[in-house]
Amino acid sequence: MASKERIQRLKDDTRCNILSASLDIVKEEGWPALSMRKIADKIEYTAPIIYEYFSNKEAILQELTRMGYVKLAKQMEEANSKLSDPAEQLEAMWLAYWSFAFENKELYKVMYGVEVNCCAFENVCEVLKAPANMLREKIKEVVPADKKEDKKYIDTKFYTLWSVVHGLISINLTRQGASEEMNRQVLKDTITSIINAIKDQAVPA
Amino acid sequence: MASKERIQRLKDDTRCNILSASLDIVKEEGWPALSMRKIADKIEYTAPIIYEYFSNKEAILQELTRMGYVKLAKQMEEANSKLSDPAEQLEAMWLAYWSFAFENKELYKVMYGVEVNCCAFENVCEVLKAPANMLREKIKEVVPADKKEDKKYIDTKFYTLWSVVHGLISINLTRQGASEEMNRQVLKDTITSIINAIKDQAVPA
DNA sequence: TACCTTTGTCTAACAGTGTTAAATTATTTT
DNA sequence: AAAATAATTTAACACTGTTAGACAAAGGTA
Repeated sequence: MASKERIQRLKDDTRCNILSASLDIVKEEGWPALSMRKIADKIEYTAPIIYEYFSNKEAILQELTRMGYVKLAKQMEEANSKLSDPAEQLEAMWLAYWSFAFENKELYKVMYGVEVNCCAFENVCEVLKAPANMLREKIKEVVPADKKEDKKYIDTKFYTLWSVVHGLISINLTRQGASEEMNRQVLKDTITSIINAIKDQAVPA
Repeated sequence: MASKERIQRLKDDTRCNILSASLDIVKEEGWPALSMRKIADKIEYTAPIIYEYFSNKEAILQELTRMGYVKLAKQMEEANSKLSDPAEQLEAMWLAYWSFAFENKELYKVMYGVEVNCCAFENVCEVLKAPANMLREKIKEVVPADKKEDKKYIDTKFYTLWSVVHGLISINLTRQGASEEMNRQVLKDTITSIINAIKDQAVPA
């Protein structure tokens, strides 16, 4: 009778092995390199065996995604529990989210649909930098006179604006996104307020 | 002699056809569905012909990416030219960036590495919503009393924070990203200032 | 122990992918 | 018309995810 449980444990083990083997491969070689046969190799089986545990490759990705969300929630919970002031807790939770992303790059990528399709050639081709440069130049115009040559300052402002816009866009492109109205509000409010903040920092004293 | 030019024109045509056929396929069926044979079908050739014009599939993606950046720059330039106040120009440029992303979804995806790996099941599985819900709940705690039940307001704040954090993360994961210092600054400054803005909106009068 | 059934595992195959070399066809040049 | 060049295709290779069928090992039953 106990043998059935032992066998079930072994089955659970292989299921778990498939997942961790997958994650290992992805960590070493990235998502595009993940193949059923490579997973099979790592767990010392042949490929069709995997289909006894997952109905297809997609299901493996889904399970890893699920595990990612569980892990993320746990770390955010932990960050929350270490403080008592709600505002501080909120900030700590976002920082936990941030840390999770960089400590689990591959997990984050599959969770939020971030992928490097090609383009490690950003630094080569000048056209690719044109939009960013235009924005940087314009920010320079808006910025108060004493900051116009502060490259770091301008870069920071650019990054802030880019992040919020790009973030909003990719959320909308990968998930169903928020309502058009909310998008418009978040977008305009944020951009406007950041731009105004940049402007109004002009010698107040 | 003119025949050589005619032939060159034809070659340019096919090159162009390859690119627009690719874009058509992607628009209709998404990036994963783009294959060399499918492109060949559309331009009424066989697959190896494509290699006379592009060294490999990657090169096609790169060229489409390049074209995307050119188009984006042009539209931002246009937005810029329609106004004269730098602050208004800056805002208009960001809005042009935003519009470009949604009018050219597939182009934007390949340009900035946004892809839906799986997970149209966000609405099904509860674990996937846990992190977002935790943050929403915490925002509710921070928000002034009179806004605690304003779901729309809280959602907006959540989206704003999520956008900037997620945007910063995906920029860092797909490109080499900014320096650690700048990341930290943008991240902390933005989060803190938004959170403070939420808090301080408490009945000032 | 001998048989049968069930379970686990693998081999072989299909249809698809990107890519290359060789063969074939069409075009131009002599 | 023959030879040389260019354009295009066919066939193949090594992969991919996935499935059906063969095979072997284990368990239960008589």
